[in-house]
Amino acid sequence: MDQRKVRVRFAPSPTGPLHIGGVRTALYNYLFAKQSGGDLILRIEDTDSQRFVPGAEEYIIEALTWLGIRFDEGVSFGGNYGPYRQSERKAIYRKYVDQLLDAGLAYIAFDTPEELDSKRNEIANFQYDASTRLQMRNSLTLSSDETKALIEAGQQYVVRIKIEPNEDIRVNDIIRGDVVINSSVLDDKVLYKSADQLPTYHLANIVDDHLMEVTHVIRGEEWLPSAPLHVLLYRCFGWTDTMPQFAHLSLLLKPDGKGKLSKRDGDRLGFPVFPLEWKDPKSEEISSGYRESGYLPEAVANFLALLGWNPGNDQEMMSMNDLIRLFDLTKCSKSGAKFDYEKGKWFNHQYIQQKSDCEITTYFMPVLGEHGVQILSPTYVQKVVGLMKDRVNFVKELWDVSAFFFIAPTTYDEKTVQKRWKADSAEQLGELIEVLAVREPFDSAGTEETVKAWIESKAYHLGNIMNAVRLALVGEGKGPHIFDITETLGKEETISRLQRAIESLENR
RNA sequence: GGCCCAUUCGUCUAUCGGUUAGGACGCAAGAUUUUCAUUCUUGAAAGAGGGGUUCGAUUCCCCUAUGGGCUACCA
Repeated sequence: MDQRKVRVRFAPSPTGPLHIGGVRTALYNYLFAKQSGGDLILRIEDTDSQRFVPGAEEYIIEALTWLGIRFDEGVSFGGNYGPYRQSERKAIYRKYVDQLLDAGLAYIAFDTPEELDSKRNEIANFQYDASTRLQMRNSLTLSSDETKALIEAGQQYVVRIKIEPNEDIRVNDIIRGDVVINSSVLDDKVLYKSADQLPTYHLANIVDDHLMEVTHVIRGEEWLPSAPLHVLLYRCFGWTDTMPQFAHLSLLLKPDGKGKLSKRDGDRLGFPVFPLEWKDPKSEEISSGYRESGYLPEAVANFLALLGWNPGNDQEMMSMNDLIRLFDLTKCSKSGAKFDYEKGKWFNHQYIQQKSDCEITTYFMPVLGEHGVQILSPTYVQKVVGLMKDRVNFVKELWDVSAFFFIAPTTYDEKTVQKRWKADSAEQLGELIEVLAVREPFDSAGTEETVKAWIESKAYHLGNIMNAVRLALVGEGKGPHIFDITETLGKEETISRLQRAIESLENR
């Protein structure tokens, strides 16, 4: 029926860093657009001049770019439907407000915020609607001359939509089906604000979606209650034929307790709720980001995509292309999803394993630098990465588990010493040094064969020797296969570590 | 308070009237191993409650409860 090219938009407000829930909304829009061969638009909804935060717009673009979400048009991407920043579309909105006013579908209201406040205090459940609008100061209760005079006198006013009561408004939602709300419970929402001479979200949204030929509105559930108002606005303008289809996404909830996921939860539970690190320009407060915490963008996208959607089978690991192919709005869950940070870590672990040692090495090099390790051959680091990456969830953790590859132990874990350093360990390791000294090449398998043959010939206890060697090489009772360590370390370093352990542990 | 949306293991979820209610994370146990991990195997773990409809309800309807959202000259 609708043969128009699919066009969707992500339309954040630049009021701070992009929340992870917003990231998911952007992702779903992207997946939907790409699978239909459509366009994704980035529109900045900065109609609230009070809440504007410098840097937020740049942050949003950088964050989504990091995640691999590509826009076809919009702020910083260009396009033929601009401008894409609502603050730059003032004149356009004014035109449409006047159209509504002329048609008698909206009216001018002079009530001050103070007057409205006192009205709300005075009457429980006060609502500016058909039942109350005739008691207020507006162009419906004032004569047209009075109205004109007030405007000319510079009196501030807002424009409100005039909602006819007692009509069931049907919103067809792709995820939820029909949602019906009676117009009597809707209030005469402000469409145009006097404070900053800008439209409110409701008006700007409808005008822009129409002008930008948006076909599907995919947004958070918090918009569902105002969706009927939006439907009404499409009617007022006579745009019902091209009204976009709606899809209201369930929200991301706190991992524990109640309510939607907030920045505080991240601080409290120790995980980021923002894609990128953010420094608040006013308070200078820093909020952690997924990128800085060591997440791979593919892992974040995969994890987020599955919070509230699934392909209908057991598949969990999906590349961006898989997601584009499989995504289905009708399969999005209707109920909110508690944010499961542990699962996010698991995804990151999976993606680290999936990446080549070479790629992980490039991520690990800077971490080594931070720990003062320099002048290392990437080949050596890559070898370590190959040995250790299956034990970590984050690239950063690679340092925790593999520091001994870069810094020889000078102290030895006391508990391990008690358990693993036997009376004859020094003597045996001394002999082992001689065995190793003549072993050539120093590869893992070959060295293992030699050492095991020696142990057997001497009838030594395998475990005792190996654990003592581990203690000498690592400094504690952990780590990968011993001979992978010796091969990586090389003969010289291996022998030197054995020697140092003998000296240090015998003279305690 | 009013309105709207939702409700399957602790968590994310599959199931489109008939299933031993499946998978994943996390958790527990076991196996492997010279250690710690990884890995593998196994296990515990769910239809909010009450009414209907039906030969039969997790699935459809209603009520209750609970959770979530909205209720600004914010988005």
